[in-house]
Parts: sequence; C-alpha cells; structure tokens
Amino acid sequence: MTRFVDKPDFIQPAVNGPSAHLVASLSQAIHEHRLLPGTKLGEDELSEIYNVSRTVVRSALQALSHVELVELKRNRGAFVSQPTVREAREVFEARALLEPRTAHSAAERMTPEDVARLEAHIAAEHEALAEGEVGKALRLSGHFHIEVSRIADQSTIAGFIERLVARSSLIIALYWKRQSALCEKHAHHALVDAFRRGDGQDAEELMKSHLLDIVSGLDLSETPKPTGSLKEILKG
Amino acid sequence: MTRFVDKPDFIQPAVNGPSAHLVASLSQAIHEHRLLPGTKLGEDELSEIYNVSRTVVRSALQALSHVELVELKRNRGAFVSQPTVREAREVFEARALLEPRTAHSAAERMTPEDVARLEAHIAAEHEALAEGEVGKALRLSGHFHIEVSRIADQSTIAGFIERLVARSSLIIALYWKRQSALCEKHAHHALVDAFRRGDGQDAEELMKSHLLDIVSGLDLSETPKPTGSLKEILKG
DNA sequence: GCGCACAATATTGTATACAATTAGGTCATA
DNA sequence: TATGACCTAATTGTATACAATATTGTGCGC
Repeated sequence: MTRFVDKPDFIQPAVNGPSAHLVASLSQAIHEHRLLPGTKLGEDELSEIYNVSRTVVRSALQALSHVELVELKRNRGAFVSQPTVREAREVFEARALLEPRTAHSAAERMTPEDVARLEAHIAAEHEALAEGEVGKALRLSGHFHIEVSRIADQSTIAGFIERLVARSSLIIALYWKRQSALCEKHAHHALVDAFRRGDGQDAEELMKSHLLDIVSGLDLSETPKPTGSLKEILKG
Repeated sequence: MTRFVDKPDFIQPAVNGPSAHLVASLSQAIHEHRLLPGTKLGEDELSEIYNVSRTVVRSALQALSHVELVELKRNRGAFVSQPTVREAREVFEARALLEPRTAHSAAERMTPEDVARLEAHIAAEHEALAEGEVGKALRLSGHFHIEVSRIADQSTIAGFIERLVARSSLIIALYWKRQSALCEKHAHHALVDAFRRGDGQDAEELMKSHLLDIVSGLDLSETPKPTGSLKEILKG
C-alpha cells in the first residue's frame, strides 16, 4: 500500500514541482485527520522528512496557508489551522449558498459516466470504512462534494467549494460530536439517485438538507476539543 | 500625493511583512489598470524597483498567484493573469450566486455608520473620476462591492467576493466595450438607498441587476484585446 | 536566402548561509 | 520561594550563491 499519496486528489493549485508533493501530502494528511488542528509544522522538521530544502518547505506552507489549511504566525511558524466556531458557521453558510445551486447545475449536466464515477467514489468510501480507514473515508466523503462541483462545470465555484470542503475537514476534526457518519452515506446515495434522474430540483433540495445535516452533527458554541499540544491550548 | 499605496485597501491575506508591501502595491496597480493582463513581472526587475531581495519578490508573486491576479509559469516567470472568456463568465456566475444574497444580509445588518462609509466611498469614486483618475475610480468601484460584503459580516464569503472582484478587474481590462461607467454610479447610489431603508429584498434585486448590467458591458465571445506583449498574443 | 543546430545569455528554481526574533532556562535578588 | 532580568538555544526571515531551464543570437549547411 502506498504510504502517503495514492492519487493527486485535489485540484492542483498551480504549485511548483517539488513543493506540490509536499502540499499534496500535507493536504491529504490533514484531510484524513492524521494531522490535527493546532499541530505545529516546523520547517526543519518537514525539510528532513521530505528531504528537501527549507525553501521548498516554505513555499508549500505558504501555499497551504493561502487555502487556509495552515496558519502562518510571523516568527512563530506554521500550524494546522484551528477554525473558530464563528468561522465554522461561516463556512457552512457559504456552502449553503454555493452547493445546492451547484448540485442543481450538476444534475442537469450529468452524464452516465459522471454518475458512474460518483458511484465508484461512494464505493471506495464504503470500502475504506469497511477496512477501518476512517481517515481515508472522511477524505473521500469530502471529495464527493468536490467531484459534484466539478461536474457542474464551473471551475471558479468548484475552487471555492474545494476550499470550503478542506476547511470543513478541520471543522469536523474540532467540533464533530456525532459518532457515526452513516447519514452521509445515505445522503450521498440519495444525491446520486437524483443525479441519475437528472432531477436538478431534487438534487438541490437534497444537498441543502445534507449540509444542514452535517451542521447538526457539529457541536458549535463550545470550546474546541483539546487537540493541539497542551502548551498551545493552555497558552491560548 | 503618495506614489503607490494610499491605503492598505484590500483584506490583507496574512502575508509577511516586506512582501505585503509588494502585494499591496502590485494589487493596486492591477486594480487600477496600470498593470495590464499579460504583463510580465520579472523577479530581478521587481527586486530592483522595490529594493528587496528576490526571495521576498517570489513570496509576493506566489501570494498574488494564489488570488489569481498573476499566473506563474514554471521556468517562465510571473505574468498578470489573462482570464479567458470562459473564466470571465464563470466569475460573474459566481458573483451572481454570492453577491445578491450577501447584499440582502448586508441591508439587514447595516448601521448608519456603514451607510455613511459607503456614501463616502462613492464620493471618493466620483472625485477620482472628476480628476481624471479613471484607474483609481475603477478600483474604488470594485472595492464598493467588497465593502458591502464585509458589512454582511461573513468574512469567508467576503474573501471569495474579494477574489472575484479582483478577477473582474482583469476581465474588465480585457473585455470592456462600453465607454462610460455612469450606470455604475447610479447603481451604487440606488444600492445605498436600499441599504439605508434596510430593504434587503430590494438590495438583493438591485445587486442582481447591477451585476447583469456589468456583464452586458462586456464583449465576451471575442478574442482578448491586444494587451500583453505581442509575442504572447500571437503565440496564443 | 532559409532552416536547423548549437552556443551564449538571461531568467527562474533551489540550496545554503547569515541575521533577526522568539522561546526557554538560569541566576540573582527581594 | 517567587519574580524579574538576562543569557542561551532554537526557529524563522532574508539575502546571496549556485544549478537548471528557457530564450535568444549566431553560424553552418543546404
């Protein structure tokens, strides 16, 4: 089994050669909740792990900060972002604004091949879950939304949704309260059904309620889980 | 009169110290159409102009590429972005999705101080136009939309809108066909009226038609104006 | 004269070295 | 013992030097 990156999953944001590797690897680790919010990403540390110079590490960290997966604190270093409760709400507000309409468009443009790809995607997610790779399943679950947005053929909006999904992954790491993600599976299946029928109105409604469902699984208006180093937490 | 930056206009995207200067200065130049799409931004050139090392120049260019104001071509250099016709359509699709609803929210949250600030903003725009500084007027005109989105108190969405406005500036540079921007002035005034009344529904409608109006001023489905270096254009 | 290969130049990509800043620990002192 | 200043170590910010790549100019052969 490959160790880090199996596929160049997310839209490559036009990042330079060697640092692209880092960006992909770190992104994936964050999406799979192997790297938790608040984790410090030291430059020397990363340059040793990946056998590259600090120059490329810094380039990668800068790229990740621009998609808000990591936060750069001047003279302090890079940390995996810790979205606040407020930011969490904002992210799902934005998703509520973008994704239902995008799902509608996607349903109208959907080809049988697209449907097949989405079904394969869900299958892979199930498989990962069955094998206990919950991190991978989580990542794939988020990626489903990105795939849908791509089918809508609006790459600008798709780019926004990609950022929102990434941020959602951090939010889930911090604020998820519900145990199972079973609702997700069902919701994605239902969406694909609507897509297959080309029923844009239904897809839009399903997406809207799916997003509300995710938010209802969050425990907002609470303090974040103790995830970063104890030091970080107690220091505020 | 200050030469480059009069105000730290746009949301500072958490960029490092010295390069923030560069980012702000270049952003402003692009927004004011002093730097046109396709212009090459050489690293040595910029490092000489701003008296900084190439390191910080590269950092700034990378930051600008992440907001899609410049395009980085590997081993070729940095160029002011040239949105395609397709991308232009996508940008205004996204704006149509985000801004009307955002204007609605803004209207409901608007305080008298906000209204005053928007009015001052419009006044500054008029003044710039009166003094023949069309570039500055253009920049302020776009910035009006950003201000509105900030009042809506959704910084995530505001960030997206900021990117879209920036990209719109490039699109206007490439595809604008109409001469006057008078419609804009009127539209912004009408919006502020709706805001003052706290009429969200009206603001939403006005914003929607305002955006359509802007698009109607574009000459899409045409080849871009010959703006970049001749080589770039003829080579496709 | 035209086209192609090759060399020279210029520009970007990367690594390393040095400077600046911050964090942590130690020691003196109240 | 607690507190504060100061000093040391570690980490990031910046500049510079070198390597890799692309572009441009030149000359040879056809």
